[in-house]
Amino acid sequence: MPKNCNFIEKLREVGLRPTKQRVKMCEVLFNREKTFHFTINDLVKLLSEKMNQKISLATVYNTVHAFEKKGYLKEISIDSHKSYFDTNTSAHHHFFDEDTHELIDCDESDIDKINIRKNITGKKINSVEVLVRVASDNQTQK
Amino acid sequence: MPKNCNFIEKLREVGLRPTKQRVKMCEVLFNREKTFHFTINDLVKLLSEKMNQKISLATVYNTVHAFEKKGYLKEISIDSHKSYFDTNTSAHHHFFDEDTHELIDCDESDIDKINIRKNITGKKINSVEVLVRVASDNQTQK
DNA sequence: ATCTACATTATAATAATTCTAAACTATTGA
DNA sequence: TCAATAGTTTAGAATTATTATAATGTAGAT
Ligand SMILES: [Mn+2]
Ligand SMILES: [Mn+2]
Ligand SMILES: [Zn+2]
Ligand SMILES: [Zn+2]
Repeated sequence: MPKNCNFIEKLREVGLRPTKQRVKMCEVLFNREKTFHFTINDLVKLLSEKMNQKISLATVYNTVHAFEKKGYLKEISIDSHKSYFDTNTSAHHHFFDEDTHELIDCDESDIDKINIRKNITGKKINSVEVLVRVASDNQTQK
Repeated sequence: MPKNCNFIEKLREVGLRPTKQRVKMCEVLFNREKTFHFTINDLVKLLSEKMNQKISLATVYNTVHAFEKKGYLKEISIDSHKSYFDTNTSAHHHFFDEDTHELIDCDESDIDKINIRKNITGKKINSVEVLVRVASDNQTQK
């Protein structure tokens, strides 16, 4: 668990200026054991409440999209009404908990490799991702 | 290819009043050979241009959601910025063409049955769906 | 220390969706 | 048949998420 990692370096490497705001965002996003799934609002709340970093909403949007473009973050579509982001930028599968609206990553080993038999002329496959929707089991019990 | 199907009956059966607007929408949505994937805007445009049915946007939203609740339509999440709907309400897989933003259904036979090894305590699986993103092949050709 | 390009900010603008409340209509049953 | 009623459509306002604008601030270079 590396505390103040060298995010300044990391940002420089991809050509983003290591501003105070971006470094703080890196700490919130990447100083973690596990993949982090979040919405813009989650992130704003974390920054202001846990990190005491006042930051404008526009900057959070801009910076998240800058990180996305540079390959630090990936946008996930599970709900057409909200944007989720993911610190795991590889193509991977998810469980989505419909009760809590939480995303959980699947390990490679959790799902067999998907075999696509159909192919679409002139098109190549960019990614294959599975979404497993789960919900509480006890509501159907008598 | 049934022309003016009995949508009035169909609507009554699930407890929706067969108003002029709903019947027209049924014709647009369900009088088809194949699955139809659309956005609210697609639908409004079809209704006004092809069917000559002036209809308020609020009614299209309300009616699409009424249909969704009754199981006639299903909402699909491929893009967090837009809502797509599907006349195929079963859990099924899709190709998404990133060039044209078109959805294409997968047949059962196109993808092997997905085997999920992980299970989440207290949660049951509601659906397992695969999204295959495809894009034009020729841009990577030299 | 100064310069310059890039970033942040508050705020305004836009776009998608939902709400509101009035007008309308399909159904019921007197 | 025809009013009563419950549900529906509508225009327009409101809300929410997101993006644009333009002024101010700052990191990195010289
Ligand atoms: Mn986005
Ligand atoms: Mn919806
Ligand atoms: Zn993930
Ligand atoms: Zn479909």
